[in-house]
Amino acid sequence: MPRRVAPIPAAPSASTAEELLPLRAKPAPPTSPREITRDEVADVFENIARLLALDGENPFKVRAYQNGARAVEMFAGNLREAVVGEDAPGIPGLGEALALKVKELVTTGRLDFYERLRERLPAGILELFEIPGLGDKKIKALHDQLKVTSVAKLEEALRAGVVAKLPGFGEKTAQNLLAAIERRKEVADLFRLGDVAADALAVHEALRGHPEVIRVSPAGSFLRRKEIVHDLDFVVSTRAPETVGEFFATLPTVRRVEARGPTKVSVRLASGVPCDLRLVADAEYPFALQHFTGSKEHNLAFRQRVLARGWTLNEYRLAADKPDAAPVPKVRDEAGLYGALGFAWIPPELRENAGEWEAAALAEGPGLPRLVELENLRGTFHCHTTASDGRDSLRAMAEAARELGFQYLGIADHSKASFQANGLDAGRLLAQVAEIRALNAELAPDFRLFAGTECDILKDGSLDFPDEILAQLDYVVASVHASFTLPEAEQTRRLVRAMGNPHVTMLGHATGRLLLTRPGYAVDLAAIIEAAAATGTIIELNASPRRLDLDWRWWHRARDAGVRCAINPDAHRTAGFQDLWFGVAAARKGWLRREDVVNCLPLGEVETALGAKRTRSS
DNA sequence: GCCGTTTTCGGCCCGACTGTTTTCAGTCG
Repeated sequence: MPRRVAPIPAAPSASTAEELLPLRAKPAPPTSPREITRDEVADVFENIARLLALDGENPFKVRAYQNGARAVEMFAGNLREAVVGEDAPGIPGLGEALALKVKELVTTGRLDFYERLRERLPAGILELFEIPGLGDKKIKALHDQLKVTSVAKLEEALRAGVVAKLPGFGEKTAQNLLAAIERRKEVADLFRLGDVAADALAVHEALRGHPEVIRVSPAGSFLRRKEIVHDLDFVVSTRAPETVGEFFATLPTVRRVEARGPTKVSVRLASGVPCDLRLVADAEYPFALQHFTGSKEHNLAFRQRVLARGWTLNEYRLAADKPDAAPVPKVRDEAGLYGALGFAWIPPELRENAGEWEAAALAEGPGLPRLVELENLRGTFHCHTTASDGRDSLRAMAEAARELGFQYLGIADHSKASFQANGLDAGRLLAQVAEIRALNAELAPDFRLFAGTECDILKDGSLDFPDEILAQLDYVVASVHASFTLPEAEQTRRLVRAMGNPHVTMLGHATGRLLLTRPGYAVDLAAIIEAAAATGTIIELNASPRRLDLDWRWWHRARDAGVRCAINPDAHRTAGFQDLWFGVAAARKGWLRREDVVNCLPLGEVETALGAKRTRSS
């Protein structure tokens, strides 16, 4: 049933990053000299593992370094405090040898053992691990037999046809590798929203603090919250463009300056992300911000409407273009610019020329939706604990969720078919349910844990637990974790069958995609949405910035079909809750409102939504 | 390299999938 869409106020509400980011910890201010980060230490261990494997080292030693990388990555405390000093507590999961290496990295910024290992092997060989389908054995074979030492050399060898002739390789393998190299080239200049958000915040924060900056905002695809961006854009208004440009070009996060002029400075950040700054006078600011926020398609449609009035618009001004044109109103901000043309201010997330113009027309339009905001979330589902592959205990997850102001948290650890994730069998699951019930007695009445599972959808669409077990849970997330390569019709039948089970409350990450890494499995999403609507199954919007699945492009349609959304962080540790920011961004981009998102419901109402499917089938 | 109601050696995550193979190796989750 179509629902009435409440128009949003003309003035910008929560549109800027910092207003939407109360959950996300502010990045630490750059210190000098910069302390090595957890992720960098983890990368060193990961690379050591790879180099040792290529060197033919004991595979269990290799794994020890891989485990060490994971342990460091997941470690919640301060690295330096954990390893430096007389009675340093150490890092859980790290033994003596690796703890010493962390200490060396933290105190000197380098690791002698690692440097020497790297000298022994060709510099480009590590990048070969980034090619899916290549592991240490194949890379070693390529290196030893074909002198392949880099991705470029591999491509040469593939095109020369010599790889397919190696023992253990073949025509099909060679084709797959070539395809993987091509795909890698395509995504070389692309970044996930999650990869640039911290940079964007830091740069925004720095610019805002500068005394010569009058107004500043991120722009471009980052402000529109595209799941993939090419670069970061900022627009600043100032009376001193040279001073601000110089300040920007010399920020600690800047690796190098690519171009430098009076109105534009282009840099490459240390993270590899290109970042542009536009400098304008304050009167030009709304035009520049609107122009550089895009999208191109949105702006093209805008220009056509401007031209129809006999006006002209560029990134500096709105002006009369014809002698008989109506006078141009004074524009002070974006709301004024949209208002001048008879439109409500359009949230950046919706600026994709996908119906926002029709909705925003003040005179006759249906009104823009009042988009869901982070503050509307009352809880979330699909979180993991140490019982499966999570890094924090049930209690720690519950307490962190309560800290964030949530009223409830759904626990959905993996089921047994996900063995690699230490999935729970029925016995362990029921023990966890008992643990949750006991903890709830302690947390009531203002907080509640819901006992669930992320139950594997098996190849034939049946579930990894029998109905008698599922019936004892508060809710069930059903997800695909294997058999990605089924033909589309079969994959679709599989998901539809799973959604037909009355215990399946919601469908997890609907396509299984990993952004910039792996396309989703072939599935007919229109049919999935139809089945979700017919069965009353909630569809998850997996908020992990690696997934953002179901994609925002489908949500408008799903909403109109009456499907409800659950914005889930798929959190594997307490810090994972922060990913909800990305989920809300994607939901907004998909035109979702508070009433479309099931985890905006307060405790006392959300239970009904979780139980709705069972109720109607009984 | 890590770990131990198996404590100083000997094991260490299992199964599906793919492609190369005629019975299995490598990769991935």
